[in-house]
Amino acid sequence: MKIATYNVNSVNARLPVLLRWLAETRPDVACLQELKAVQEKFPTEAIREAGYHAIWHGQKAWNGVAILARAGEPAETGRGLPGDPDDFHSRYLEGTVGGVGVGCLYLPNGNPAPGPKFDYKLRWMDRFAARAAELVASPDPVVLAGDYNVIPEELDVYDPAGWEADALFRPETCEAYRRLLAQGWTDALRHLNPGERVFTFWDYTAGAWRRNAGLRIDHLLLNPAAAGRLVAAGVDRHVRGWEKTSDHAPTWVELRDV
DNA sequence: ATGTCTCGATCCTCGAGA
Repeated sequence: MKIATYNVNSVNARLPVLLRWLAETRPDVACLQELKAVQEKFPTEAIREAGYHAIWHGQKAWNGVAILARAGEPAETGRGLPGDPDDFHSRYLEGTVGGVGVGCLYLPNGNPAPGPKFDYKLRWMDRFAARAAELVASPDPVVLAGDYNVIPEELDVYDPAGWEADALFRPETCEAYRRLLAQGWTDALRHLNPGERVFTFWDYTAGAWRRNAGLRIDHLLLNPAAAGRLVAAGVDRHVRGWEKTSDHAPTWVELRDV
């Protein structure tokens, strides 16, 4: 089973790119972030014609997450994270597909830091970690896939010194990510590419793509049951070079016998 | 290189967010 995550940066503005990528790579499951569409503006018909069933959680202008699956509609197991009744952002959706648990997340950016947005990010990470702790010991494979807005380590950013004050790379952010992994999660892309620079995001500005000034911020975390089945992980880097493309590239894992 | 992109409100341009 191939499971992908892709921050599309507006599902409607990016629809041609999304459909082209789905047709080309045929993931079994695709987690999408930054739909930037209200619930009723999700392109249900086009997704269906592309061969995918979907659940999604939209929001006006910002955020929004979806889980697409070829085999059938994901059985939803969660929408939003508990722990903050004032949090109305559409950033977390969870379901099962063919016996595999899939969490799709769009973790808050957190800039500018320090400040209320950074505080929200760290609180959100705590709430997410609480849910992850419930999932990690599942006997079934679980994959937590999404735009984490976390640069895990220096290797994952083209200019570590230039990013040290950024919410994506501040010590509190990196420590929260390490605590999450310490529950027993495997960062699939890093696990299969130790010591290598692998980027998933290149800013639109300053010729970042041309200069390969990238970040690795899109992650797929695997619980032990999933990690035992991991056979491949990669980034569909070429998609970042397409016309009218997202600033993120699709990132994926392949699990054996699922 | 205050650089690019999207959405939404208001108006046909700008601010917010990323």
